Amino acid sequence: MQTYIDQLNEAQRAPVLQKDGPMIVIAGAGSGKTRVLTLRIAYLMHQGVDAFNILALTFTNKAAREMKERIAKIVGASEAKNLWMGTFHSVFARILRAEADKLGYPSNFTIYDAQDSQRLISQIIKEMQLDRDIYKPNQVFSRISSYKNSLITVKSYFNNPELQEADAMAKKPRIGEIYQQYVERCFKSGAMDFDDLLLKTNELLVRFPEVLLKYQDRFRYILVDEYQDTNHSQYLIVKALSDRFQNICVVGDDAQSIYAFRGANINNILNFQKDYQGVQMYRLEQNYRSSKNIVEAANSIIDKNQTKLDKVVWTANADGAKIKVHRSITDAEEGRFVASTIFEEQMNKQMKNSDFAILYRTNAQSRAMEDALRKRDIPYRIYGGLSFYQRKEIKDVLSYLRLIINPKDEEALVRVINYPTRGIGNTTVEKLNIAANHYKRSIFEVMEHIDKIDLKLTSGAKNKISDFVTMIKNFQVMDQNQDAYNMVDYVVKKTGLVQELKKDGTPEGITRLENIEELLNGIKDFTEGQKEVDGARGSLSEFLEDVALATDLDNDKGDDDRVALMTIHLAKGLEFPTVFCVGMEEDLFPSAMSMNSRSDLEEERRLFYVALTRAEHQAYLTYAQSRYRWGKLVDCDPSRFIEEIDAAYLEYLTAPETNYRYKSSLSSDIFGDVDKSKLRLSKPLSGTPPKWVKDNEPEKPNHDIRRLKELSKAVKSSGNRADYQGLEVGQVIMHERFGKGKILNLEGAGADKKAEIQFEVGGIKKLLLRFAKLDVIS
DNA sequence: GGTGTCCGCTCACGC
DNA sequence: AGCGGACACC
Repeated sequence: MQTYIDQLNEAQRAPVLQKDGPMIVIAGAGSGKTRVLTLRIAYLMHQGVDAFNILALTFTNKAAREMKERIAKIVGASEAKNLWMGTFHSVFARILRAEADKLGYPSNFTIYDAQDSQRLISQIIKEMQLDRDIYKPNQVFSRISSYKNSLITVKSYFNNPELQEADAMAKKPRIGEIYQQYVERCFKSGAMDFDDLLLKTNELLVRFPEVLLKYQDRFRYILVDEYQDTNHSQYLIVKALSDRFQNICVVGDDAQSIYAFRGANINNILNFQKDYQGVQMYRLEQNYRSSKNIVEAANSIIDKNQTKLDKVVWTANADGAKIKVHRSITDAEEGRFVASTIFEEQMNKQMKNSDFAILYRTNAQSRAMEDALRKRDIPYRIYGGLSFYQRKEIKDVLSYLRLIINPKDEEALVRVINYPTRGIGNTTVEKLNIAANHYKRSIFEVMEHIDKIDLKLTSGAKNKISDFVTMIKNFQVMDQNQDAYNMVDYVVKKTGLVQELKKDGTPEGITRLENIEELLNGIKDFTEGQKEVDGARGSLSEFLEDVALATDLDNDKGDDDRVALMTIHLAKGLEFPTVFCVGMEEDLFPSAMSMNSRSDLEEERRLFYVALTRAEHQAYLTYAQSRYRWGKLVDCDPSRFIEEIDAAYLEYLTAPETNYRYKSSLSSDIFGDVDKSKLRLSKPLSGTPPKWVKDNEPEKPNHDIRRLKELSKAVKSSGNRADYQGLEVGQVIMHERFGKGKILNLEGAGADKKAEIQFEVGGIKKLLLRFAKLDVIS
């Protein structure tokens, strides 16, 4: 144990050694936060804390699994096994299953994914005969989701005139009714959506004090990772559970708070010290991951944000290469650049595919990258996006499985009742639905008793219905003693799913068949794995629980050598030797929707900070001048975030300011002739670590950083920065990178206005003024 | 009741 | 560009 502790730096050691009481660890990017969490848990156990009394909430199941493995190596596998570790959603789903009866739910409740929720909301909107253009299902869904995350139940919604007024003002006065319907239908289906897992946990803890007491007593030591991304609902759960013993340790980085859109509240971390008495605050500021260049470039970005905690991330690592910036004409060309760079780097530096990550703002951007990688035969893996489990054929299989476990699950039922077609069409389902509502039973229950109810169905239809019921019931019997693999293997054949795809014969059909095979392989792995777990037998319901809350990342074994493609959000917590941040364009990143408010823009900036700090040795920022969006070719401007990085840390592979038509005349001579050292604003920070400040003492200003800030401010907003529309021929200007020059000519208008400038060094260049940062000297 | 075709929407990030 | 839903036709 001691050897592990000795390996920590001073800042890391302190939170590991403090056993009791509330504490917050502000952990900069790459500062060894996981190590601290891991060792803190191991050390708690070493000091005699029972593993059963420790709860650790992580951001992904994968993170939990890895942490558990590392702890197992220190304290032994048999002890580590008893730790409660996982995401909020998976941990509390488990607790909710145990306590479900108290809330009137079956313990085998289904977990609806976003797709299920949206389909249901869509259905409700249709039934209420509302205009789908006004009540857009996904908008309504996100509204309902945000209510739930703020613990606004249907009841409190209707008690709150302000909320109702807000929705009425947005021309959606009937949101409340949809919300009510939605909640009732979920309940009737024995289903919880993702937000319910947190909302219902809160309900459980508030309504049943003895349950709260039980879990408070059980979880005497609570640790929360990525605390900056908790929402109100999660905040309250943590608060309630830790209230009795106050042994709460939260870890996070306000600079990496990027989940506001799903209700994350950055104030949870900013205000933690006010929530508990005698909070100890620790800061991890030494970055072990990235080169100095990357760390300092990242600092220069996050510096632009107003809302943040005091923190100075520094590194003792080598300077490393500059961040390379590349412009291309189209998104396809951007893809080609990335693919060929990966190819070359592999050749030159003996790098593996898995040393590279391509990060983007939106999933839709993956296509151009995929195409280019495929042409170069570079193996890659896409994370997220339309995940494997969301594909149609997989959801079909899963829906059968869900129906076996929970026959009340109506989203599953409606999906598979007539697929493959078995003569139970819309009309029949409609009749069943009406009867179900009338008798206040589930559709499946009505189907079970179809002989005793007169629904004016033909005898043929009745037979088909009872055949279907019999089939599902047979599956249920089989599920009592078969493992998930045998079940699914049987189900896909018996239901006719496989035959359906086989007879299809199209390439798509074959792919779908392969996907089902892939699913079966996955289930095989799962059941084998589960059989080694205490008290598990690899059953269907265990498998479904796993699937419902799995992320794409969780299933990555990381054993194959592929380039990783993912959104920046998914990349949080990961690191790669080389990172490509693609699509660095206005309206894309920062997203067009973020430009209306400072706080949204600051979140985008944090996102960019996250992206850049994933890189260990080399980062690339690439952008295209045009790209396909919504099937249309649109023009793009470079992202403001590129300019926000201190130019000292950048290396332009292509001339940024020029229109590409001039590329041929400029690209070759533009770099060699500029003395960059003269243009630097200030030398980069030395490797001296800033002083570590203890406890709650206010951070002393760091002089180096402050000087740098002031300097850069002085130069950048020197008061001479002319609005480029006001420039005149003959003026002498200073350009950030090219130095002093004289305006020879002006042409174009508005955003396309260009200046021809004679530079003292580097000759005549034509610059697009929109991009060129010019300070007027005289 | 099943099947084919056209239309219109969406691409913000995810447990 | 690609998908799901609506509608028309078999």
